[in-house]
Amino acid sequence: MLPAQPNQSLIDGLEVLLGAVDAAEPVGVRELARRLGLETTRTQRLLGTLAHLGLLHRTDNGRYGPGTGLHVLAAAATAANGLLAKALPELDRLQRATKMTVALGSLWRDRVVYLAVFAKDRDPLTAVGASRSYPIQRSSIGVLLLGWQEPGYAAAHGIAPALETQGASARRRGWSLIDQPTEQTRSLAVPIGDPPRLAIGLSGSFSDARIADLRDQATAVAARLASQDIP
Amino acid sequence: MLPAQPNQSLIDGLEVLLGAVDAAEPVGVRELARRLGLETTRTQRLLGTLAHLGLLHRTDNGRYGPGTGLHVLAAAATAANGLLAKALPELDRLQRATKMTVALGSLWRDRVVYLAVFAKDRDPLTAVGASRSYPIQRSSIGVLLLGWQEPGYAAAHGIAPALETQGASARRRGWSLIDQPTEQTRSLAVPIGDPPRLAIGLSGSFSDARIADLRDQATAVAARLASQDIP
DNA sequence: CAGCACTGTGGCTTTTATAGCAACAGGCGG
DNA sequence: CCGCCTGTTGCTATAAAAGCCACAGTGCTG
Repeated sequence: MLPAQPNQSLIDGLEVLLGAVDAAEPVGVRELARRLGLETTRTQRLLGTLAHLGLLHRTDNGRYGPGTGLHVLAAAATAANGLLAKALPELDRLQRATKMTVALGSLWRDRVVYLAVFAKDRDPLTAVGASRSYPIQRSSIGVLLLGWQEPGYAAAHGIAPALETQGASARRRGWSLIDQPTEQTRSLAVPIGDPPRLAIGLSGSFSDARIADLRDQATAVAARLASQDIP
Repeated sequence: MLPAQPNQSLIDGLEVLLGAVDAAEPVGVRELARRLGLETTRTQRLLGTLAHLGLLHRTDNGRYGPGTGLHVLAAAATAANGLLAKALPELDRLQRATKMTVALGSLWRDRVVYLAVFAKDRDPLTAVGASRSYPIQRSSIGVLLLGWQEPGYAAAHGIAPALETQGASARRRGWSLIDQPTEQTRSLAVPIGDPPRLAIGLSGSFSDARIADLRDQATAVAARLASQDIP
Protein backbone atom coordinates (compact mmCIF):
# COMPACT_ATOMS: atom_id res chain seq x y z
CA MET A 1 0.00 0.00 0.00
CA LEU A 2 2.02 2.91 -1.31
CA PRO A 3 1.22 6.40 -0.15
CA ALA A 4 -0.23 8.71 -2.78
CA GLN A 5 3.16 10.37 -3.15
CA PRO A 6 5.90 7.88 -2.30
CA ASN A 7 9.44 9.06 -1.86
CA GLN A 8 11.36 7.62 -4.76
CA SER A 9 14.77 8.62 -3.44
CA LEU A 10 14.13 6.67 -0.30
CA ILE A 11 13.03 3.65 -2.31
CA ASP A 12 16.09 3.80 -4.53
CA GLY A 13 18.42 4.48 -1.65
CA LEU A 14 17.22 1.42 0.18
CA GLU A 15 17.55 -0.62 -2.97
CA VAL A 16 21.17 0.49 -3.21
CA LEU A 17 21.63 -0.35 0.45
CA LEU A 18 20.39 -3.87 0.02
CA GLY A 19 22.35 -4.31 -3.19
CA ALA A 20 25.55 -3.43 -1.37
CA VAL A 21 24.74 -5.56 1.65
CA ASP A 22 23.75 -8.54 -0.46
CA ALA A 23 26.99 -8.57 -2.37
CA ALA A 24 29.42 -11.28 -1.40
CA GLU A 25 32.24 -8.74 -1.07
CA PRO A 26 32.43 -4.98 -0.67
CA VAL A 27 31.21 -3.66 -4.01
CA GLY A 28 32.31 -0.74 -6.20
CA VAL A 29 30.06 2.07 -7.35
CA ARG A 30 30.06 1.24 -11.03
CA GLU A 31 29.65 -2.45 -10.54
CA LEU A 32 26.67 -1.95 -8.27
CA ALA A 33 25.15 0.59 -10.67
CA ARG A 34 25.45 -1.97 -13.46
CA ARG A 35 23.83 -4.67 -11.35
CA LEU A 36 20.94 -2.47 -10.32
CA GLY A 37 20.55 -0.72 -13.66
CA LEU A 38 21.06 2.71 -12.09
CA GLU A 39 23.05 5.69 -13.30
CA THR A 40 26.54 5.71 -11.83
CA THR A 41 26.62 9.15 -10.25
CA ARG A 42 23.32 8.58 -8.60
CA THR A 43 24.49 5.30 -7.19
CA GLN A 44 27.65 6.91 -5.91
CA ARG A 45 25.73 9.63 -4.12
CA LEU A 46 23.36 7.19 -2.51
CA LEU A 47 26.23 4.95 -1.44
CA GLY A 48 28.15 7.93 -0.07
CA THR A 49 25.12 9.12 1.84
CA LEU A 50 24.54 5.67 3.32
CA ALA A 51 28.19 5.42 4.28
CA HIS A 52 28.04 8.80 5.96
CA LEU A 53 25.08 7.59 7.98
CA GLY A 54 27.03 4.51 9.03
CA LEU A 55 24.74 2.03 7.35
CA LEU A 56 27.46 1.18 4.87
CA HIS A 57 31.19 1.08 5.38
CA ARG A 58 33.52 2.47 2.77
CA THR A 59 36.74 0.49 2.40
CA ASP A 60 40.08 2.09 1.73
CA ASN A 61 39.87 1.15 -1.92
CA GLY A 62 36.51 2.86 -2.38
CA ARG A 63 34.18 -0.12 -2.11
CA TYR A 64 31.11 -0.37 0.06
CA GLY A 65 29.99 -3.07 2.48
CA PRO A 66 27.74 -3.29 5.53
CA GLY A 67 28.41 -0.78 8.28
CA THR A 68 27.85 -0.80 12.02
CA GLY A 69 24.81 1.43 11.74
CA LEU A 70 22.93 -1.44 10.18
CA HIS A 71 23.49 -3.53 13.24
CA VAL A 72 22.40 -0.65 15.38
CA LEU A 73 19.23 -0.31 13.36
CA ALA A 74 18.62 -4.02 13.58
CA ALA A 75 19.24 -4.04 17.30
CA ALA A 76 16.75 -1.25 17.80
CA ALA A 77 14.17 -3.08 15.72
CA THR A 78 14.74 -6.37 17.45
CA ALA A 79 14.56 -4.75 20.86
CA ALA A 80 11.34 -3.02 19.92
CA ASN A 81 9.48 -6.16 18.98
CA GLY A 82 11.48 -8.81 20.79
CA LEU A 83 11.42 -11.10 17.78
CA LEU A 84 14.76 -12.81 18.12
CA ALA A 85 14.77 -13.00 21.89
CA LYS A 86 11.51 -14.89 21.67
CA ALA A 87 12.18 -16.91 18.56
CA LEU A 88 15.71 -18.18 19.10
CA PRO A 89 15.08 -20.29 22.21
CA GLU A 90 11.95 -21.76 20.60
CA LEU A 91 13.76 -22.67 17.40
CA ASP A 92 16.67 -24.16 19.32
CA ARG A 93 14.25 -26.40 21.21
CA LEU A 94 12.56 -27.37 17.98
CA GLN A 95 15.91 -28.37 16.50
CA ARG A 96 16.71 -30.51 19.50
CA ALA A 97 13.30 -32.13 19.47
CA THR A 98 13.20 -32.92 15.75
CA LYS A 99 16.91 -33.38 15.01
CA MET A 100 16.26 -31.43 11.83
CA THR A 101 17.93 -28.27 10.67
CA VAL A 102 15.55 -25.50 11.73
CA ALA A 103 15.44 -22.10 10.03
CA LEU A 104 13.57 -18.84 10.41
CA GLY A 105 13.35 -17.08 7.10
CA SER A 106 11.68 -14.40 5.08
CA LEU A 107 11.24 -13.53 1.43
CA TRP A 108 13.12 -10.76 -0.28
CA ARG A 109 12.63 -10.43 -4.00
CA ASP A 110 13.39 -13.81 -5.50
CA ARG A 111 15.46 -15.00 -2.57
CA VAL A 112 14.99 -16.31 0.92
CA VAL A 113 16.84 -14.57 3.72
CA TYR A 114 17.58 -16.53 6.85
CA LEU A 115 17.25 -14.74 10.15
CA ALA A 116 18.49 -17.79 12.02
CA VAL A 117 19.49 -21.39 11.27
CA PHE A 118 19.86 -24.05 13.96
CA ALA A 119 21.60 -27.25 12.93
CA LYS A 120 22.73 -30.41 14.66
CA ASP A 121 26.35 -30.30 15.81
CA ARG A 122 26.44 -26.54 15.52
CA ASP A 123 26.67 -24.01 18.33
CA PRO A 124 23.22 -22.39 18.69
CA LEU A 125 24.93 -19.06 19.29
CA THR A 126 26.13 -19.12 15.70
CA ALA A 127 22.58 -19.45 14.41
CA VAL A 128 22.11 -15.74 13.79
CA GLY A 129 23.55 -14.25 10.67
CA ALA A 130 25.64 -17.16 9.52
CA SER A 131 23.66 -18.09 6.44
CA ARG A 132 23.57 -16.36 3.10
CA SER A 133 20.38 -15.84 1.13
CA TYR A 134 19.10 -18.61 -1.10
CA PRO A 135 17.20 -18.89 -4.39
CA ILE A 136 13.53 -19.18 -3.73
CA GLN A 137 12.85 -22.25 -5.83
CA ARG A 138 14.98 -24.46 -3.65
CA SER A 139 13.41 -23.31 -0.42
CA SER A 140 10.22 -24.47 1.19
CA ILE A 141 10.14 -21.18 3.11
CA GLY A 142 10.38 -19.18 -0.10
CA VAL A 143 7.75 -21.14 -1.96
CA LEU A 144 5.40 -20.94 0.98
CA LEU A 145 5.72 -17.19 1.50
CA LEU A 146 5.38 -16.62 -2.22
CA GLY A 147 1.79 -17.82 -1.82
CA TRP A 148 0.95 -14.68 0.11
CA GLN A 149 2.52 -12.13 -2.16
CA GLU A 150 0.26 -9.80 -4.06
CA PRO A 151 -0.54 -10.51 -7.72
CA GLY A 152 2.34 -9.57 -9.98
CA TYR A 153 5.02 -10.16 -7.39
CA ALA A 154 6.42 -13.19 -9.17
CA ALA A 155 6.45 -11.52 -12.58
CA ALA A 156 8.03 -8.37 -11.12
CA HIS A 157 10.88 -10.36 -9.62
CA GLY A 158 11.60 -12.82 -12.38
CA ILE A 159 10.07 -15.78 -10.60
CA ALA A 160 8.71 -18.58 -12.81
CA PRO A 161 4.91 -18.92 -12.99
CA ALA A 162 5.21 -22.56 -11.96
CA LEU A 163 6.66 -21.46 -8.64
CA GLU A 164 3.85 -19.02 -8.21
CA THR A 165 1.41 -21.87 -8.71
CA GLN A 166 3.31 -23.91 -6.16
CA GLY A 167 3.09 -21.01 -3.74
CA ALA A 168 -0.63 -20.67 -4.17
CA SER A 169 -1.01 -24.39 -3.56
CA ALA A 170 1.11 -24.21 -0.42
CA ARG A 171 -0.95 -21.31 0.84
CA ARG A 172 -4.18 -23.28 0.45
CA ARG A 173 -2.63 -26.27 2.21
CA GLY A 174 -1.08 -24.05 4.87
CA TRP A 175 2.46 -25.51 4.59
CA SER A 176 4.95 -26.46 1.90
CA LEU A 177 7.25 -29.37 1.12
CA ILE A 178 10.27 -29.38 -1.17
CA ASP A 179 12.29 -32.43 -2.11
CA GLN A 180 15.97 -32.23 -3.01
CA PRO A 181 16.53 -35.63 -4.66
CA THR A 182 20.17 -35.08 -5.51
CA GLU A 183 20.95 -34.43 -1.86
CA GLN A 184 18.42 -36.92 -0.49
CA THR A 185 16.98 -34.25 1.76
CA ARG A 186 13.71 -32.45 1.90
CA SER A 187 12.34 -29.46 3.67
CA LEU A 188 8.97 -28.33 4.89
CA ALA A 189 7.84 -24.90 5.99
CA VAL A 190 4.99 -23.42 8.01
CA PRO A 191 3.96 -19.77 8.10
CA ILE A 192 4.09 -17.41 11.10
CA GLY A 193 1.24 -14.98 11.47
CA ASP A 194 -1.40 -13.93 8.99
CA PRO A 195 -0.50 -12.66 6.52
CA PRO A 196 2.84 -14.36 7.16
CA ARG A 197 6.04 -12.49 6.48
CA LEU A 198 8.19 -15.06 8.25
CA ALA A 199 8.19 -18.82 8.14
CA ILE A 200 9.82 -21.69 9.97
CA GLY A 201 11.52 -24.33 7.85
CA LEU A 202 12.69 -27.83 8.78
CA SER A 203 15.10 -29.69 6.56
CA GLY A 204 16.83 -33.05 6.64
CA SER A 205 16.01 -36.65 5.76
CA PHE A 206 12.59 -37.68 6.86
CA SER A 207 10.00 -40.17 5.67
CA ASP A 208 6.51 -39.38 4.50
CA ALA A 209 5.23 -40.94 7.71
CA ARG A 210 7.01 -38.28 9.72
CA ILE A 211 5.78 -35.26 7.83
CA ALA A 212 2.64 -34.67 9.83
CA ASP A 213 4.47 -34.81 13.15
CA LEU A 214 7.20 -32.40 12.05
CA ARG A 215 4.66 -30.07 10.55
CA ASP A 216 2.62 -30.05 13.73
CA GLN A 217 5.60 -29.36 15.94
CA ALA A 218 6.69 -26.47 13.73
CA THR A 219 3.15 -25.17 13.57
CA ALA A 220 2.93 -25.10 17.35
CA VAL A 221 6.10 -23.00 17.53
CA ALA A 222 4.82 -20.71 14.79
CA ALA A 223 1.58 -20.22 16.67
CA ARG A 224 3.43 -19.30 19.85
CA LEU A 225 5.53 -16.76 17.98
CA ALA A 226 2.55 -15.33 16.13
CA SER A 227 0.58 -14.90 19.31
CA GLN A 228 3.27 -12.56 20.62
CA ASP A 229 2.39 -9.94 18.05
CA ILE A 230 5.47 -10.37 15.93
CA PRO A 231 5.04 -8.56 12.64
CA MET B 1 32.56 12.01 4.73
CA LEU B 2 29.50 13.21 2.86
CA PRO B 3 29.45 13.09 -0.90
CA ALA B 4 29.43 16.45 -2.65
CA GLN B 5 25.72 16.07 -3.26
CA PRO B 6 24.18 13.92 -0.53
CA ASN B 7 20.66 12.66 -0.90
CA GLN B 8 18.63 14.51 1.66
CA SER B 9 15.50 12.45 1.17
CA LEU B 10 17.42 9.33 2.02
CA ILE B 11 18.86 10.97 5.12
CA ASP B 12 15.47 12.15 6.28
CA GLY B 13 13.80 8.87 5.43
CA LEU B 14 16.29 6.95 7.51
CA GLU B 15 15.86 9.42 10.35
CA VAL B 16 12.14 8.74 10.25
CA LEU B 17 12.84 5.01 10.14
CA LEU B 18 14.96 5.15 13.25
CA GLY B 19 12.52 7.44 14.99
CA ALA B 20 9.75 4.92 14.46
CA VAL B 21 11.89 1.94 15.43
CA ASP B 22 13.21 3.66 18.55
CA ALA B 23 9.76 4.42 19.87
CA ALA B 24 8.61 2.24 22.72
CA GLU B 25 5.30 1.55 20.93
CA PRO B 26 4.07 1.84 17.37
CA VAL B 27 3.97 5.57 16.75
CA GLY B 28 1.52 7.80 14.88
CA VAL B 29 2.44 10.11 12.03
CA ARG B 30 1.78 13.37 13.80
CA GLU B 31 3.42 12.34 17.02
CA LEU B 32 6.57 11.28 15.21
CA ALA B 33 6.58 14.45 13.13
CA ARG B 34 6.43 16.48 16.35
CA ARG B 35 9.26 14.51 17.89
CA LEU B 36 11.50 14.89 14.86
CA GLY B 37 10.47 18.46 14.04
CA LEU B 38 9.31 17.47 10.55
CA GLU B 39 6.23 18.53 8.60
CA THR B 40 3.40 16.05 9.00
CA THR B 41 2.62 15.19 5.42
CA ARG B 42 6.25 14.65 4.68
CA THR B 43 6.58 12.34 7.63
CA GLN B 44 3.50 10.45 6.56
CA ARG B 45 4.85 9.92 3.07
CA LEU B 46 8.18 8.70 4.34
CA LEU B 47 6.51 6.37 6.83
CA GLY B 48 4.18 5.06 4.14
CA THR B 49 7.07 4.45 1.77
CA LEU B 50 9.01 2.60 4.45
CA ALA B 51 5.96 0.53 5.32
CA HIS B 52 5.45 -0.34 1.68
CA LEU B 53 9.04 -1.56 1.55
CA GLY B 54 8.44 -3.71 4.60
CA LEU B 55 10.91 -1.92 6.82
CA LEU B 56 8.07 -0.61 8.94
CA HIS B 57 4.80 -2.27 9.80
CA ARG B 58 1.59 -0.30 9.78
CA THR B 59 -0.82 -1.33 12.51
CA ASP B 60 -4.56 -1.47 12.00
CA ASN B 61 -4.96 1.81 13.83
CA GLY B 62 -2.52 3.61 11.54
CA ARG B 63 0.62 3.56 13.67
CA TYR B 64 4.05 2.45 12.56
CA GLY B 65 6.49 0.03 14.16
CA PRO B 66 9.37 -2.16 13.00
CA GLY B 67 8.62 -4.45 10.06
CA THR B 68 10.02 -7.76 8.90
CA GLY B 69 12.07 -6.12 6.17
CA LEU B 70 14.32 -4.67 8.84
CA HIS B 71 15.14 -8.09 10.08
CA VAL B 72 15.78 -9.18 6.53
CA LEU B 73 18.13 -6.28 6.03
CA ALA B 74 19.88 -7.04 9.28
CA ALA B 75 20.19 -10.70 8.42
CA ALA B 76 21.77 -9.85 5.09
CA ALA B 77 24.21 -7.49 6.78
CA THR B 78 25.07 -9.95 9.49
CA ALA B 79 25.55 -12.74 6.99
CA ALA B 80 27.79 -10.54 4.89
CA ASN B 81 30.24 -9.77 7.64
CA GLY B 82 29.59 -12.61 10.06
CA LEU B 83 29.61 -10.27 13.03
CA LEU B 84 27.11 -11.93 15.29
CA ALA B 85 28.02 -15.50 14.40
CA LYS B 86 31.56 -14.70 15.50
CA ALA B 87 30.82 -12.41 18.40
CA LEU B 88 28.06 -14.23 20.24
CA PRO B 89 29.99 -17.39 21.19
CA GLU B 90 32.96 -15.25 22.30
CA LEU B 91 30.82 -13.01 24.45
CA ASP B 92 29.02 -15.97 25.98
CA ARG B 93 32.36 -17.47 26.97
CA LEU B 94 33.47 -14.15 28.40
CA GLN B 95 30.34 -14.00 30.52
CA ARG B 96 30.93 -17.47 31.86
CA ALA B 97 34.57 -16.73 32.60
CA THR B 98 34.01 -13.43 34.36
CA LYS B 99 30.53 -13.93 35.84
CA MET B 100 29.83 -10.38 34.76
CA THR B 101 27.06 -9.15 32.52
CA VAL B 102 28.68 -8.84 29.10
CA ALA B 103 27.38 -6.52 26.40
CA LEU B 104 28.22 -5.64 22.81
CA GLY B 105 27.13 -2.13 22.06
CA SER B 106 27.41 0.81 19.74
CA LEU B 107 26.72 4.51 19.84
CA TRP B 108 23.77 6.11 18.15
CA ARG B 109 23.25 9.80 18.76
CA ASP B 110 23.17 10.28 22.52
CA ARG B 111 22.31 6.68 23.29
CA VAL B 112 23.96 3.30 23.44
CA VAL B 113 22.37 0.50 21.45
CA TYR B 114 22.99 -3.05 22.58
CA LEU B 115 23.53 -5.67 19.91
CA ALA B 116 23.73 -8.40 22.51
CA VAL B 117 23.70 -8.74 26.30
CA PHE B 118 24.78 -11.89 28.12
CA ALA B 119 23.89 -12.12 31.79
CA LYS B 120 24.19 -14.72 34.53
CA ASP B 121 21.07 -16.84 34.90
CA ARG B 122 19.80 -15.84 31.51
CA ASP B 123 19.49 -18.00 28.43
CA PRO B 124 22.26 -16.98 26.03
CA LEU B 125 19.82 -17.36 23.14
CA THR B 126 17.89 -14.40 24.47
CA ALA B 127 21.00 -12.20 24.34
CA VAL B 128 20.19 -10.73 20.95
CA GLY B 129 17.71 -7.92 20.76
CA ALA B 130 16.36 -8.08 24.26
CA SER B 131 17.74 -4.81 25.55
CA ARG B 132 16.55 -1.31 24.85
CA SER B 133 18.88 1.59 24.20
CA TYR B 134 20.38 3.46 27.11
CA PRO B 135 21.43 7.03 27.84
CA ILE B 136 25.09 7.49 27.09
CA GLN B 137 26.13 9.01 30.39
CA ARG B 138 25.33 5.88 32.33
CA SER B 139 27.18 3.57 29.98
CA SER B 140 30.86 2.80 29.87
CA ILE B 141 30.39 1.71 26.25
CA GLY B 142 28.82 5.03 25.35
CA VAL B 143 31.40 7.15 27.07
CA LEU B 144 34.21 5.15 25.53
CA LEU B 145 32.93 5.35 21.97
CA LEU B 146 32.19 9.04 22.39
CA GLY B 147 35.95 9.50 22.57
CA TRP B 148 36.24 8.58 18.91
CA GLN B 149 33.51 10.78 17.53
CA GLU B 150 34.45 13.69 15.35
CA PRO B 151 34.56 17.20 16.88
CA GLY B 152 31.09 18.63 17.29
CA TYR B 153 29.38 15.28 17.75
CA ALA B 154 28.59 15.91 21.40
CA ALA B 155 27.27 19.41 20.79
CA ALA B 156 25.20 18.24 17.82
CA HIS B 157 23.50 15.57 19.90
CA GLY B 158 22.92 17.43 23.13
CA ILE B 159 25.64 15.62 25.04
CA ALA B 160 27.22 17.52 27.95
CA PRO B 161 30.81 18.76 27.47
CA ALA B 162 31.85 16.95 30.63
CA LEU B 163 30.95 13.65 29.01
CA GLU B 164 32.93 14.60 25.97
CA THR B 165 35.92 15.21 28.20
CA GLN B 166 35.36 11.84 29.83
CA GLY B 167 35.26 10.25 26.40
CA ALA B 168 38.51 11.83 25.35
CA SER B 169 40.13 10.60 28.54
CA ALA B 170 38.83 7.07 27.99
CA ARG B 171 40.15 7.14 24.46
CA ARG B 172 43.63 8.03 25.67
CA ARG B 173 43.50 5.32 28.30
CA GLY B 174 42.04 2.83 25.85
CA TRP B 175 39.14 1.73 28.10
CA SER B 176 36.50 3.29 30.31
CA LEU B 177 35.07 2.74 33.78
CA ILE B 178 31.76 3.96 35.13
CA ASP B 179 30.57 3.62 38.71
CA GLN B 180 26.91 3.39 39.63
CA PRO B 181 27.05 4.05 43.38
CA THR B 182 23.32 3.86 43.99
CA GLU B 183 23.26 0.37 42.52
CA GLN B 184 26.66 -0.67 43.85
CA THR B 185 27.68 -1.79 40.39
CA ARG B 186 30.20 -0.56 37.93
CA SER B 187 30.98 -1.19 34.32
CA LEU B 188 34.04 -1.08 32.14
CA ALA B 189 34.30 -1.06 28.38
CA VAL B 190 36.97 -1.79 25.78
CA PRO B 191 36.86 -0.82 22.12
CA ILE B 192 36.71 -3.15 19.10
CA GLY B 193 38.71 -2.14 16.05
CA ASP B 194 40.28 1.17 15.16
CA PRO B 195 38.48 3.47 14.89
CA PRO B 196 36.04 1.52 17.05
CA ARG B 197 32.37 1.58 16.25
CA LEU B 198 31.57 -1.24 18.65
CA ALA B 199 32.65 -1.91 22.18
CA ILE B 200 32.45 -4.70 24.72
CA GLY B 201 31.15 -3.77 28.16
CA LEU B 202 31.34 -5.71 31.44
CA SER B 203 29.16 -4.77 34.36
CA GLY B 204 28.57 -6.02 37.88
CA SER B 205 30.21 -5.74 41.26
CA PHE B 206 33.95 -5.95 41.13
CA SER B 207 36.82 -4.57 43.20
CA ASP B 208 39.56 -2.28 42.00
CA ALA B 209 41.93 -5.19 42.24
CA ARG B 210 39.96 -7.06 39.61
CA ILE B 211 39.75 -4.31 37.04
CA ALA B 212 42.94 -5.10 35.23
CA ASP B 213 42.05 -8.76 34.82
CA LEU B 214 38.56 -8.07 33.52
CA ARG B 215 39.85 -5.41 31.19
CA ASP B 216 42.47 -7.76 29.78
CA GLN B 217 40.01 -10.57 29.20
CA ALA B 218 37.63 -8.25 27.39
CA THR B 219 40.49 -6.76 25.42
CA ALA B 220 41.55 -10.20 24.24
CA VAL B 221 38.03 -10.90 22.94
CA ALA B 222 37.88 -7.49 21.28
CA ALA B 223 41.18 -8.16 19.56
CA ARG B 224 39.92 -11.48 18.21
CA LEU B 225 36.78 -9.85 16.86
CA ALA B 226 38.67 -6.94 15.37
CA SER B 227 41.12 -9.22 13.62
CA GLN B 228 38.22 -10.76 11.67
CA ASP B 229 37.67 -7.58 9.73
CA ILE B 230 34.45 -6.59 11.43
CA PRO B 231 33.58 -3.03 10.54
C1' DC C 1 -26.09 12.41 20.62
C1' DA C 2 -23.23 16.45 19.32
C1' DG C 3 -19.08 18.85 19.60
C1' DC C 4 -14.32 19.03 19.97
C1' DA C 5 -9.71 17.63 19.50
C1' DC C 6 -7.15 14.78 17.79
C1' DT C 7 -5.87 11.41 13.98
C1' DG C 8 -4.05 9.66 9.01
C1' DT C 9 -4.24 10.75 4.28
C1' DG C 10 -4.57 12.91 -0.37
C1' DG C 11 -4.72 16.80 -4.08
C1' DC C 12 -2.65 20.64 -6.05
C1' DT C 13 0.85 23.98 -6.84
C1' DT C 14 5.28 25.79 -6.01
C1' DT C 15 9.86 25.02 -4.82
C1' DT C 16 14.04 22.94 -4.57
C1' DA C 17 16.45 18.86 -4.34
C1' DT C 18 17.85 15.50 -7.47
C1' DA C 19 19.52 13.43 -11.75
C1' DG C 20 22.33 13.23 -15.64
C1' DC C 21 26.12 14.54 -18.46
C1' DA C 22 30.75 15.66 -18.95
C1' DA C 23 35.10 16.09 -16.97
C1' DC C 24 38.94 14.97 -13.94
C1' DA C 25 42.22 12.36 -11.18
C1' DG C 26 43.85 7.91 -9.89
C1' DG C 27 45.05 2.93 -10.36
C1' DC C 28 46.30 -1.09 -12.93
C1' DG C 29 47.97 -3.87 -16.64
C1' DG C 30 50.10 -4.55 -21.13
C1' DC D 1 53.26 5.42 -22.13
C1' DC D 2 48.45 4.27 -23.32
C1' DG D 3 44.05 2.32 -22.64
C1' DC D 4 40.60 0.97 -19.70
C1' DC D 5 38.76 0.90 -15.83
C1' DT D 6 37.72 3.23 -11.29
C1' DG D 7 35.42 6.89 -7.83
C1' DT D 8 34.09 11.55 -7.59
C1' DT D 9 32.61 16.40 -8.58
C1' DG D 10 30.39 20.68 -10.82
C1' DC D 11 26.76 22.59 -13.30
C1' DT D 12 22.21 23.00 -15.18
C1' DA D 13 17.62 21.49 -16.25
C1' DT D 14 13.91 18.93 -14.68
C1' DA D 15 11.00 16.33 -12.15
C1' DA D 16 10.42 14.81 -7.68
C1' DA D 17 9.50 16.50 -3.20
C1' DA D 18 7.49 19.72 0.10
C1' DG D 19 3.95 22.36 2.11
C1' DC D 20 -0.61 23.94 2.71
C1' DC D 21 -5.23 22.93 3.02
C1' DA D 22 -9.10 20.01 3.23
C1' DC D 23 -11.49 15.81 4.32
C1' DA D 24 -12.89 11.62 6.62
C1' DG D 25 -12.37 8.97 10.68
C1' DT D 26 -11.84 8.06 15.79
C1' DG D 27 -12.25 8.70 20.59
C1' DC D 28 -13.59 11.29 24.51
C1' DT D 29 -16.54 14.32 27.15
C1' DG D 30 -20.61 16.76 28.54
